[in-house]
Amino acid sequence: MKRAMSNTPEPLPKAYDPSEVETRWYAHWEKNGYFTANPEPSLLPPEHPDYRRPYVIVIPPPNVTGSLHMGHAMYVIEDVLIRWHRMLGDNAMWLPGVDHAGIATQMIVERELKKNENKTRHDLGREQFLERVWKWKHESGGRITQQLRALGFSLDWTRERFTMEPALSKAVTEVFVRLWEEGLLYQSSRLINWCTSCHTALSDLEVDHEEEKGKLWEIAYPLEDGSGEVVVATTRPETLLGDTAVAVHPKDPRYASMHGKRVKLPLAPETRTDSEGRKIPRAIPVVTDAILVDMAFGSGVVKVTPGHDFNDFETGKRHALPLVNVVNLDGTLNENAGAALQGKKVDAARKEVLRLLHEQGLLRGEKDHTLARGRCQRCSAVVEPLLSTQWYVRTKPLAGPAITAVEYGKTKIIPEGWTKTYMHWMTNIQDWCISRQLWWGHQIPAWYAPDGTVFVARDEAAAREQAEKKFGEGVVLRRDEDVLDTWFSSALWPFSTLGWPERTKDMDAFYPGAVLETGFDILFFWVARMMMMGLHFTGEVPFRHVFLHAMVRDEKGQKMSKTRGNVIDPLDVVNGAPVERLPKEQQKQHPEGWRPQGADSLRITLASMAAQGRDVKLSIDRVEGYKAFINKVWNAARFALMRVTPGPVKSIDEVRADMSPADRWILSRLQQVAAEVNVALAEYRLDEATGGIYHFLWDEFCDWYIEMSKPALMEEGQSPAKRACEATLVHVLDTSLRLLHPFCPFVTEEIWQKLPLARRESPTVMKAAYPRGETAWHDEQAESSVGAVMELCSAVRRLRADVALPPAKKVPVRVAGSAGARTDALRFEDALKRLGAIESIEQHDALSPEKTKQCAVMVTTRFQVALPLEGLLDVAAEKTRLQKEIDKALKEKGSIEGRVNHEGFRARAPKDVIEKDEARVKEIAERVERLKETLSRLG
RNA sequence: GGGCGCAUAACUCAGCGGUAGAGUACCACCUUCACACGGUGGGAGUCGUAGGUUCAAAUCCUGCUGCGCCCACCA
Repeated sequence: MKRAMSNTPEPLPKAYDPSEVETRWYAHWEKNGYFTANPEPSLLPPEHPDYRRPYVIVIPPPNVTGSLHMGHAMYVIEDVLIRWHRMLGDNAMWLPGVDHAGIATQMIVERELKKNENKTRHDLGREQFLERVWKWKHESGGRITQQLRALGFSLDWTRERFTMEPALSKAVTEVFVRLWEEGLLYQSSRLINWCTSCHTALSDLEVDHEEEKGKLWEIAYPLEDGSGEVVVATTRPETLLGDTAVAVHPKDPRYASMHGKRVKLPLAPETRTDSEGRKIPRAIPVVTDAILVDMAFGSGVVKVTPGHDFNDFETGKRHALPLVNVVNLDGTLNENAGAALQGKKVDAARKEVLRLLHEQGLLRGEKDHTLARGRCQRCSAVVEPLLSTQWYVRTKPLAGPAITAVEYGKTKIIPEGWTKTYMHWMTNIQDWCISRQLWWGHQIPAWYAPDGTVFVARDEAAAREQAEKKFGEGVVLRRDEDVLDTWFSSALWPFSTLGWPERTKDMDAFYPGAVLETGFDILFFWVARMMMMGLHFTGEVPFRHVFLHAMVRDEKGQKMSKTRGNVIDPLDVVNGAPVERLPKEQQKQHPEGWRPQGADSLRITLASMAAQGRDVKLSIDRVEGYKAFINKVWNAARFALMRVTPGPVKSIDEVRADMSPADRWILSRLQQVAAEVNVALAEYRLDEATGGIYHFLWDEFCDWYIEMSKPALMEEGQSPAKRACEATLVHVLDTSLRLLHPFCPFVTEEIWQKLPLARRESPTVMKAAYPRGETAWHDEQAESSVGAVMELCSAVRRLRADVALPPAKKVPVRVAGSAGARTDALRFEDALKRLGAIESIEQHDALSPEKTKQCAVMVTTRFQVALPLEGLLDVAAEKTRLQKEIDKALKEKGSIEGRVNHEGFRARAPKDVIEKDEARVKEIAERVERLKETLSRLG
């Protein structure tokens, strides 16, 4: 047997093992500074030869609290874009960082404190508690960045930022002060969303509304003059003590006689005081209000509780009603509720109120009712509307430019459908409550004089200066204790991370960013606010594109959450996981646990599922499929490395004249795929990009090119054709690995480093040029030749399978068809024989009757193929098979003909469509003729 | 109450006006010298439903049904 001259020992193991490769390469890349961007080339004028176009992505900062979840694994989209642009030669910079995540982090540290020391943050005091948070941050904050490394993300770690670091805190202060000076910041006392568990105000966005089953109770309020009663309907009887009126519709005839009268408030204590401390009588007025009251709902009478309901708050203002607060900040009732209820939690108080009302015969009814109850996004506790003084950003003036920018396409949102949502929210934007009654966060830079006068300044000294101008020396200042909403600092992230407010080189070179890529769930929280702040403080949009990816869900489409127990840690997919670490559902399906899949497999899986619009339903089976693909690529390379003559190959240009049609075909296909991949990436169609590379490598390169090139590669000696084939093989691998690199950085680097390239332009595939597709290699003739080979080969294989020939049994075949097609196909006679287990190939211009005697026959577009079976042929089965072929072809012909013969079609369809259909009909007709001929000969 | 999205092969999804596709799963055969994480061949869908527009509809329009999401203060 001819042993190929491959004298290299096996250069690669038989199966790809990601774990060792991945850690090795990441460390190497990072150590060599391949992730680090230099601003200088982007500061040059664009016409300068050394100028490099900046391409910047600022990472959506994960929370310091967090460990990695699947949502973070979607950063792979950003890494693909960054690696692609880096290879295109752009000055690519991907900035990492983490967010202090006010409420979330504080909650975690408080929970730990409670668990370990049974203390609250108040036991420690603010200063000591914050020390604990920092300590916690230092201990566990690095974990997530390590996890990001494990996924291969090419982040510029030299630029890592944290929202609470001094430079970024300075930016926060600067923005706060400027907004204040511009009149875009104010304090106001109004109803706010109060989380009774986190003990802080929340913005509207941080309140989730969930439909819940509840009751609607009807309560009688006796008229003060004893002339009867009114019955109100309410879902919140416990706030009854906060009522300062009942309202009816002005046109409701049922209550016309009651206008201007007063009702006695049941259960009310002798003394209730309003928010100003004034005493409120037990009798409250009946007011008429067409806005609040819907005559058709309930009894048509509404109790008005300005202190605990947003609608009633507005109603109270319209009627100058006093405001009585009955709920404390901790969710218990206060003295206004009377001795019987004071100190009780809201839910307990509700039961008690109902009991008391029932006792007094005032409870008139109870109905089932669904209502939307606000709950804290972080802790799910019930949110109470409470009166409180908070800081607000005046958002309308900021929203204007953010709307215009998207309208004029300065920033484009992808998928486009989200633009409408963005516009709608921006247009109806409410002022933003930014103060939080927490400790962990940026403390508000505002100081109060003893009389309450507020001074906003960059630091205490500046505040003091202002204060002393007004109050003279020695005035005592007290700093506002509140901190800012986490999203306030996040809104500045695209420029605070680059050094703003200083004028830095990074700011000049790298702002604005190219694309902001994130989940659509934070479109309002974050994207919208970055748009507002970015435009306001830098005069430019913070990014040109917003690419919103779908949510990662489990394979059943459910949101991943701790309570559902279906959270998947990406590293469990990468490294494998024992069964006990898996979500419950997965435990049943994978009793042995998960096998390691490698970061590349997970990356390409997510990239190919990140198609726009839909949710990403991740299943481990899918990842397995891509792992097989990576292994396939690995083995294709392994084959090449074992078979190619040692030493660098020639460049494909040098050997072009000696190439076979197969070489020219695969190069033609390669350049086309490269071009398509670039288009797909530019359109954020990562699924199309991966699909193109996948099918090229597997279906064309591995299944056909490698097989067709084997005879040439096995040849003894050094023929020009063999050299051309080797050059092509290595070139295609080189180019495909580059194409694949942004998706699968590890395996591509590992293989690429071992390729005997004609020329190695870069020490790492990371920085090798990304293939764009060179049309010079387009070769239609070669594509058609190879098409003939494939067609003939498939025909033989199908024939063999149809007559159930043992795969190893070699047979002679007879082929008829045009001379050209036969020449094209037979040029690869060796490969053909091997792939079809063919003993010999006999050529004919046409198959005469005796040449198909005792043969199984297949008719294709270009060929007629006969397989002599001497006595083995099952005539009946063969007849059935041929008849089936004919029926199938006729069915197709019929459907096309039906269309073609329709007069309207001829009159109106485009010419090329008509021609194509007619050609197809003719082709099928010819095929059917030959099939029928063959069939009739069988008798 | 508004707005958006989705219903295509057993599963997960692509296609979005001109002959129904992929991956996985499935069936049969094959340990052939890159790869059994493999090869070859195969079966599998009246493209949710009812209408409309068009020469032509999975693709455009309308109604309906079923899911999902977002926004909104109905007691």
